[in-house]
Amino acid sequence: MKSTTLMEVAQRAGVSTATVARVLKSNGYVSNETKDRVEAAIKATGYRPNAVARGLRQQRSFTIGHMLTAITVNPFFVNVAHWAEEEALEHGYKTFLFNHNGEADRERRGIERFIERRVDAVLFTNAIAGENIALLTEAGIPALQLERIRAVGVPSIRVDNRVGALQAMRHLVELGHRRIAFVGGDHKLIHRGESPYPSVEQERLGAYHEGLAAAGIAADPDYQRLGLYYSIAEGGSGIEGYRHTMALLDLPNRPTAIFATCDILAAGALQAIYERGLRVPNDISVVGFDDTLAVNLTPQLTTVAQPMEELGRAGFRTALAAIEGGTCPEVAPLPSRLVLRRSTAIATHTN
Amino acid sequence: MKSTTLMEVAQRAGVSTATVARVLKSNGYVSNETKDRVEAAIKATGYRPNAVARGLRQQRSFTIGHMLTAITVNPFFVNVAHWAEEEALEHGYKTFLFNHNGEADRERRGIERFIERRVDAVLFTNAIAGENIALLTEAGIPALQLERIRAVGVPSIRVDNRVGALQAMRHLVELGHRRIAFVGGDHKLIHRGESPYPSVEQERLGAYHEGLAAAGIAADPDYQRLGLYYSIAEGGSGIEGYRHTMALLDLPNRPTAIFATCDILAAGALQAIYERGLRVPNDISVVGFDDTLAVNLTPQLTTVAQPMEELGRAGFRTALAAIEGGTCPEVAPLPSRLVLRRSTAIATHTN
DNA sequence: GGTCAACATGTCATCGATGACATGTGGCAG
DNA sequence: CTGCCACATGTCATCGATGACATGTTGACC
Repeated sequence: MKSTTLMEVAQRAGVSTATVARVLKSNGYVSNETKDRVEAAIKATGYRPNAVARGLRQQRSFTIGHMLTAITVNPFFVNVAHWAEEEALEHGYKTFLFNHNGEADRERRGIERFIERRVDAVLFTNAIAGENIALLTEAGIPALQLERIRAVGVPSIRVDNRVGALQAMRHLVELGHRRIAFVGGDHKLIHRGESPYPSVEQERLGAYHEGLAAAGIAADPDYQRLGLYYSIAEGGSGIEGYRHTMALLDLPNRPTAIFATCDILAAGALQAIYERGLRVPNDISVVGFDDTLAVNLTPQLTTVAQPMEELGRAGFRTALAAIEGGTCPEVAPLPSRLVLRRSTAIATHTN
Repeated sequence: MKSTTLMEVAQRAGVSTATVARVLKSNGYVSNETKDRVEAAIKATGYRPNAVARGLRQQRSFTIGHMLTAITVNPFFVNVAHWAEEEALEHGYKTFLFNHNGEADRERRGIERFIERRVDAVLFTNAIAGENIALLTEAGIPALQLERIRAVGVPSIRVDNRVGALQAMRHLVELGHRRIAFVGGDHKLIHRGESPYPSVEQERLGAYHEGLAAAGIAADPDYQRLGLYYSIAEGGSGIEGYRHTMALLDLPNRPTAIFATCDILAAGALQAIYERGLRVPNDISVVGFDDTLAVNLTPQLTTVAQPMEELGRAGFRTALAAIEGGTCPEVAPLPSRLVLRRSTAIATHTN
């Protein structure tokens, strides 16, 4: 049952293993005649190089680790992971995924597994604890953070949340909305530690305020609802967005538009609005974030798309550069952008 | 940069590598004194065993491959893969994913990569070509098919689609529905090859007809819409379900309930119904399948849940049994079951 | 006091690929 | 005719863990 080895191919072709290696790598001198014989032997035996042995010898596993959260809940992570994997494949690499579900302890165990398997680098889409990442640095394994802002002392590839969020705000304002609510992640709730850089949550909230200010609209604290995006323990539905929206709809002066900074939150918002017998976008406009669930919701969601493919691809490419070059090159933030669909319309009514 | 080796730990503790190995495996005789010394050395160096070297030596990589499709489109696959991975972790294994996107050529390349990396087994959630899978058999790597019915000569863990689908039909009938439409996958379109076993599509369609018959309802061919679940090329939205539903709503005698055999199709159905100004479940009831998007749709979808966690877990366990035992044990089909939410109601109107 | 078993630890070949190095040929320039 | 280089192929240590096997030390029992 054991698969063919280089040695067996060599014996069958009547040459040494070195010669077979030369043929496989097509470097060094090999006569056409032996080359043909070796290739015939390879074909006949169905030989496939053993990546495990190669990894041991070359001290390089051609494998990277990818840490993420909530893979069963938030398609954002699946997409980023998928595109990083695609890029990895094109470079002869494979990816190991690890889902830490937001638990620091699981993250540590995942990193330990990565180290044991001698991954050449680790991508983090949503890193938790700096001390966990230190394990990697000690082992000399480059780490890279995606999407999230440099929060735990690791180089990162950021997404520019501001551009897209500002486009969304401008879009709503142009449609005549002035009572615009914000439903998003709570910086304090989501990040314990301090960081010199603004979090994704702060960036999105900041753009909301910037958008209001640019339109000369005073911010109403009642319209600003912060919390979790979703609770993995609760199955990860948009229940948070549902609750926030219910509260917003109960306001004496309810908003005419809701900017939810996650499609999952927006999904909950749509459910609340539907239950109240209101229609989107006729009665109330909704904008989401991420462009994950958007096309499958009713109505299809106008949302700020994150560059998931580019994030994943650039993530792997940068990790590879770190593996080969020793240092992690800087990458400019990738822009987010508004995608128009069917959940926004002109603000016609007053209440 | 290089991480600590067994040898280094041994030198630091002043013992041989064999002794360190004994301490790590806690088998064989080791005096308490040396054991303490070795453990101290392990701690001091932060030693972590090299799984690549172990894999080479033991002729076992403690890695399995998981082939699937449409990972960015259909959360079903993500869930199955996630739970298989969870189970794998608990047994010291890691999973490599490969997304073949429905292309036989990609599937072959993926399998080649798996073989090169010497995975100990391969799980298929949606296998395509038998000749690809033969590559594994030749290499002596056990293969196992999940969800799909034994279609390509590999042992499989099936889902009993019939139970859940019958529950759904009974549920609709009990609510007074008699004009029940079916929107689902087309067996002929999805499977080219022949198989002695009914496909998932045939099973679901069969249960639909069985449900109708049990209620004494004559099947109306206009109510039966078959096609693809989604097109990956088109971004994978529920557009197919949308189109089918539009056609159903255009019928002179439109159905009062729709049974869509995929939540993605159901999502498209909800969009179509909404656009026509009808309400779910008041005007028309919808039942989905899979329980993937269900909680995030508006209204939350009554759907036939697939046992994704159990499928993934049982999948890995069975693969492990095949790895260790040489043969793949039979596993009884896992039941699907109806989950009641908010998209079904009593059939009140006549048109 | 000799024998045997339990205890304690060390040596070394092995897994398969790789690449530095060694060896060996032929031809052409000087 | 010598020297050198392009060409062609082979040998072998190495990567790190593992486990079969060898060696060596007690202590207890007959």
